[in-house]
Amino acid sequence: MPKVSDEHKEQRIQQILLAASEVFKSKGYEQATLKDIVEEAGMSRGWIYLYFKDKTTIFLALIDYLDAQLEERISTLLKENKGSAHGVLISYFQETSQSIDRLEDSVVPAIYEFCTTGWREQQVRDYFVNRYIRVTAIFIDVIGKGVENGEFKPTRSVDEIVKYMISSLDGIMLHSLAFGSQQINAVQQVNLLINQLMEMLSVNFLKIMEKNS
Amino acid sequence: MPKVSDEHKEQRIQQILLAASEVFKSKGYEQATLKDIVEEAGMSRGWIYLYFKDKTTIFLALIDYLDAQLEERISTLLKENKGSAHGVLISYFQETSQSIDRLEDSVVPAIYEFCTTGWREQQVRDYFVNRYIRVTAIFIDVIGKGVENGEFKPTRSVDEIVKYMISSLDGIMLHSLAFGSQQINAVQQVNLLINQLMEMLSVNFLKIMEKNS
DNA sequence: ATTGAAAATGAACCATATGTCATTTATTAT
DNA sequence: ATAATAAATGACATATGGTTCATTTTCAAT
Repeated sequence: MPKVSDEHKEQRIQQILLAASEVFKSKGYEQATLKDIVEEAGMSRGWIYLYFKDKTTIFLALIDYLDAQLEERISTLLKENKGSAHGVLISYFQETSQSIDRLEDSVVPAIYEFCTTGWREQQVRDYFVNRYIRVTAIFIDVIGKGVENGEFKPTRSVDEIVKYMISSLDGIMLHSLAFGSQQINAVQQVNLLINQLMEMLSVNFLKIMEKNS
Repeated sequence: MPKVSDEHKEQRIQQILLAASEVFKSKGYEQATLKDIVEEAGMSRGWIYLYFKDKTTIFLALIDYLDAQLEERISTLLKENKGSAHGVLISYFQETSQSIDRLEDSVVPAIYEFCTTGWREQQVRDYFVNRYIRVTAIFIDVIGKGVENGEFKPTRSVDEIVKYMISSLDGIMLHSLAFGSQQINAVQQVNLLINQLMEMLSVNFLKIMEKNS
């Protein structure tokens, strides 16, 4: 006779992830302790071990959750833009550009921290390689759609373009964090990146205009 | 009657920095403790406090030292390339490209870690803003020389170009670290970045060829 | 050689996080 | 209502790092 339902258990996990998210936002990854998370959740010390083995496990679960949101967001954008890959990319970059100023209040810094502190552990490495493939796949898919419907005629492999795009974007975000978005002129940099990207994709604006009308 | 000379003191500091550098290379920033550094230096626990207040101070001194090396390297490259800014940039990127595979054995990961963990502290923030200005200045200077002698005719402000360049480069390095240089195809990405850069600088190859001959 | 002050030592203390586990609480089936 | 069992608690044991400081060592001036 189990005492609580699976649903209840699921809720508990959500509760932990929510608390963890808050703690990671305000303290970053390394500085955050299980103690903090437990306190934020308003529960007792040993309790959390019933659900999560350690901080790493909690964090990876949180990233999974956020990545699922990204995937969903892109799919929403695809609908909003009536299947225009160009529209999706522009919207996505617009949102990203705006989010840079609020970077400090998000979990993003903790993610960068996690990368830079955790890459020595095999478990983390494996997870991240997997994640990289998953995230690049999302954008490769979007651009692939754009190629199919004639919006883009890439001058190099889509894989290469996507990899370059997210490297640069992460670089800009990292610099925003370390040096301040004003200092590095983040918005300008993102615009520059979009230009470069569109150049490499050889956007067919005629096609896009006729699609919009 | 002071017991040892200033020179001796300077040597001590070098000794600590060397030990610290080794520790930061192998353990990264957060995982490194003053205990580790003291042990690596083969000295006793409390000793280090006579020279450095805390880990942060040691690390900043180490970065200063490395930055001075970069500055020197660029100045050497300028001589080697007989004042050709284009040559300097190509050489520099070549070296960077090669160093990416050895990233894990360098202090670079610790620096990224330091950025991502330390940006909340005002002291660190201030230091990094300063450092950013210093490092960008080095490249602005190089490209500026290239503009003066007709190698480059930039299509946008040199400041913007340099900022974009180092953001992207750091993004590529960060991704190399997190996902592996093979996985992200780092060399290809650096090449792509060089192309973008040369595009923005509108390189006058005729001028460069006649300078070389 | 002696002496005195700075340099270096390392034991000890403090603080803090992790993780375990015996105990208590809550819930559901009977 | 009661029993049985899972969930939750929180004290405690363990470990580890930072920091202090009384003591010892070293070196240069005398």
